[in-house]
Amino acid sequence: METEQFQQVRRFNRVVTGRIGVLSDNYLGSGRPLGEARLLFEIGRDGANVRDLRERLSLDSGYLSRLLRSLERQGLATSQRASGDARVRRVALTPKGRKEWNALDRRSQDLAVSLLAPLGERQRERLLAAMEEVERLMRASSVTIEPVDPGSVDARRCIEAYFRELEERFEAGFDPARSTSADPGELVPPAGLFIIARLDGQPVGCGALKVNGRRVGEIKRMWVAPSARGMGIAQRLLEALEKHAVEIGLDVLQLDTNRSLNEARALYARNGYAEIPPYNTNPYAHHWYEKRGLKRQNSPESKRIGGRP
Amino acid sequence: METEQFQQVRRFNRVVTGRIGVLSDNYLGSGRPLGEARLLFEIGRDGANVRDLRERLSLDSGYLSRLLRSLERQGLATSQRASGDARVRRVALTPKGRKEWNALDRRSQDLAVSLLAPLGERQRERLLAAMEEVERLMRASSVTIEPVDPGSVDARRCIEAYFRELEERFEAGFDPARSTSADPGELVPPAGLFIIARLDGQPVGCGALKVNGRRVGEIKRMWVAPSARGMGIAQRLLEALEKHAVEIGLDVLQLDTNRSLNEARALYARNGYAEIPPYNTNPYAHHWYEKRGLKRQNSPESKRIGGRP
DNA sequence: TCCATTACCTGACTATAGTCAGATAAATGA
DNA sequence: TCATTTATCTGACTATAGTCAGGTAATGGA
Repeated sequence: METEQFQQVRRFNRVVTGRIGVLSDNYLGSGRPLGEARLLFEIGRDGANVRDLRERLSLDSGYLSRLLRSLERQGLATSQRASGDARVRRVALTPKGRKEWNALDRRSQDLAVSLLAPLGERQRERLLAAMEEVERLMRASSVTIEPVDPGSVDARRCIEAYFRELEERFEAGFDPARSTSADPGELVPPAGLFIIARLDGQPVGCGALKVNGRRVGEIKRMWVAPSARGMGIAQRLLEALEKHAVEIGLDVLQLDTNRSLNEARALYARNGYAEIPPYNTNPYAHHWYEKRGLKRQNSPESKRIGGRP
Repeated sequence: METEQFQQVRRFNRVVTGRIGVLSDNYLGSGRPLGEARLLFEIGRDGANVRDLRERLSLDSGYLSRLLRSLERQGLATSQRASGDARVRRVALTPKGRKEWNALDRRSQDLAVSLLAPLGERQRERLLAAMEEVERLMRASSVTIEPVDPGSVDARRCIEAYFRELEERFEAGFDPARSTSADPGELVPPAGLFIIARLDGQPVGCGALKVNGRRVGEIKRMWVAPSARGMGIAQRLLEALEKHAVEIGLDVLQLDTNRSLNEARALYARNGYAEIPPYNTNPYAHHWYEKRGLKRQNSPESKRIGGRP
């Protein structure tokens, strides 16, 4: 990465926070302290549980409690025990509070208007397109990848979603029991690995590495949530698995895949996997791939290549 | 403008402030109160005048004074009378302060790194390009256009810059005295108009309207600072002048221009100006343009078109 | 059934940010 | 030269934001 690139990010940072900051101070500076305004806005039209508010705004519970009391004193919100769990409180806006909420919402709309209004049609379109791209890629860059226990809740949730999707996409449906298995025990370090990708804390993808021989590993369970596709997550999962494979001394990676998973096949082809004859009897597999010479290619010096555009 | 567009802006706002905000809290949350950190950073490697700091950070003078005192107590900065004007104080960082400054600078670098590092080469390039576009267009949208007295300091500065540029670009140089004049008196409402474009308070362009007959006006002094080109400012200046022309009842606009000003000619052509025979004897003019039927075209209902891409 | 946990609240703090009304000294313009 | 303006400082405030240590009641699992 070049210095020039960092400069660009910093310039962006400055301009954007300058422009959005000023206007969004205003958006929240509604004659009401920032904390209260944020809270009021976060409660929303439909109300919310105090617990969720605390997490979303990451506020100290005492502080939040006091803020809520203040809103209640001003007649903007009311709270009562949540049905189901009497420990949690549910807050809702009063009609007066809803009016304030609308005012805040309008302010945030005004920001958008004041940003777009001075521009011509063409510039406006370009700004919006660029904003969408920045937003998408910044979200992509906030995706984290980490190893987890394949038996953990998040991992199991990913695998279930993965199986459900296979069931849907394979012409003949999918029954995990008939597929070549990957026992959770095989996907635990140091031999194997199970990793998941998270976006804002939520799991949005997974991948696994299984060791099949002294120098041969197998890629399994590669999946990305439909909502998170096009962010280059599969590429990063694959890279992470390859990196681990190298670390534990593997030199060859194999995998099988179904003919209806086109993106997957494109991904593997892009990353140097070559099609080989069947190495197993997985009834759902139509294509088998192999990548040799991992160590050479994934040495620390080599630069990243590719990544979904 | 569509609701969908506002939604995009708001989504962008949320994601960007979420991601940059968190990291830039960190960037300034250097174990030091935000105000102090901002001030320390703003003083910069080379020091600054207290007056400028006050304006840049828009702080209350008492508050700033106290913050400075605090930095001095911590041995991070020193201040002395500015040479030249003994009222103003000049603040400079001590070696220790400079070290802190570097730490802050590094943090801001880290933000850039953490944003770019998870992305692949291709995504990184796209993010940077999109950031540049957003930055450029947000700057463009913060350009304001307002009428000023043509004799004001800012107006005169623009005109001087304009003349200097003509001098440079015309094959035969440029002498204001030989050109067809526009007396400042002619560029004052209600008859004429002189407008300037500002970016961050600084004048970056101008334009004028002169009334030549009961229904005929003339566009003069159209100029945009080289540093602010490609932001659609000329287009907006022209639109503002046309709008005023309509308001004061003009129906025809004329203008002349030199053959070396290609962007200008493209601008006029794009906006419905047609080349006509010479209507004056300006020795620097090679092309004469006219736009008829202003009232019809620039009615409040009609949408903006064009704008520099 | 009981005990750890969870969700929330209260009281007692502290730190940060910011405002406002003068006071002082240098510079500026008539 | 003298009144005004400018740049800064000081003292005396207030508001906001946030922390922390306990307390109470409901919940859930052993």
